[in-house]
Amino acid sequence: MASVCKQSSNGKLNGRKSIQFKGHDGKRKTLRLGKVSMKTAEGVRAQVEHLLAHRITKHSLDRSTAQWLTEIEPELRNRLVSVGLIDARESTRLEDYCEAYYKMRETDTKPNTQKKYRNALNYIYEFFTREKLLKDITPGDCDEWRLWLVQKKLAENTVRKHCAVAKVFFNNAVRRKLIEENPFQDLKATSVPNKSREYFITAEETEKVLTACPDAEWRLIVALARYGGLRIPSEPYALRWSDINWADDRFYVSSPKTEHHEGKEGRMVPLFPQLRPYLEDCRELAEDDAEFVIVKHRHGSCNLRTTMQKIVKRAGLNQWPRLFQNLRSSRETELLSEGFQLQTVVAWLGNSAVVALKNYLQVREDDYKKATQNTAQYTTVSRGAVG
DNA sequence: ACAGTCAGATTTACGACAGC
DNA sequence: GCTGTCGTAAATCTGACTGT
Repeated sequence: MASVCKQSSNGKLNGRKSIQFKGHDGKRKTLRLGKVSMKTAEGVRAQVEHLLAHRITKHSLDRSTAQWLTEIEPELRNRLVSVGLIDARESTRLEDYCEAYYKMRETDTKPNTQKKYRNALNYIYEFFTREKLLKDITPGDCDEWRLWLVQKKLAENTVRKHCAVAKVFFNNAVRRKLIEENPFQDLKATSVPNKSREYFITAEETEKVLTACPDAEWRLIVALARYGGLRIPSEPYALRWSDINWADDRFYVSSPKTEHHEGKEGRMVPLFPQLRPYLEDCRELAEDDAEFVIVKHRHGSCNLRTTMQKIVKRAGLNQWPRLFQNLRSSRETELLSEGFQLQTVVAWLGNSAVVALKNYLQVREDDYKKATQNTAQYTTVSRGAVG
């Protein structure tokens, strides 16, 4: 049925082998193996015989052939698919599929996203094993996988993130018709807000922090976060001196986080009076031809955290939950309470009203005080109205 | 038209540790 | 003791879909 052929070029044997056989469509097929020993080629030939027999009898594949299929190189498996010996749907291994998809996405995703993919893949491989066949993963297995992540004490948002990645990978498998449905489909993937990590940094606290900063650049970083509402560190790092429009009292902030969305590459932010002096200080100190505003403290690994923690400590304050995000969210909350309109504030901060409400805008202790100080007025009016 | 969700992408934060 | 790095955890965004 199937036979090993020694290939030759220019009339000379070149060590390459192939296996020829008659496919179930009656046509003669060739499976090229490249340079392999006769013994290896014979081994493959035997498996090809089994596969041919399997195709005719429709009996389930014998154990050793099934095992062999999981062990061979993806490349050989692909060739078996293309000569019609096996069905891709029946034989794709989890790892082979995921790695192929990952490789494809390396062309259109940023490094941080690829890291995230890898992160989730590791959990997927660890739980399902790399050899698992794609078709054998059931929705029930996926539920178990999620539970397994929860038991690892991961935060709800992290578990959801891993589920989201799994869904992305398996959606493509569905589109490639390797599986009928996405077994991860029903797992929740939307992130949830975490109000317990909110914190409002008051004007007094901000002043203390600014005083505790080691140099002008650090004061600027803090001022950009607390008064400008910038994302730290990506946005200060992107800031160029050419972005500052001193005359019109505003500056352009490029935003790496949102730049892949049309029209969200950056925004104009006012040179708030609380912010301007710190920027001027740094301009004084900067080289005339300096391109970037932040120079001294821009490290590849962007580890501003360690120093910031020390600054906060030196300022005599307890560290708040989100070192930089809380500064930004305090500013957004404050600008609104100062009377600026929501659409204005979100345009300056570079987020949306929905996101601001979900993740940024806080209810402050001051709000309670303000509300109760006005009690007398309110009660008089409402009593009068209800009458 | 609109509110609620989901999907997909990306950034930020943290703990541990190595090297100076 | 300070800095930078690494692996991993967590948070944020935008845009599209969906049911009403």
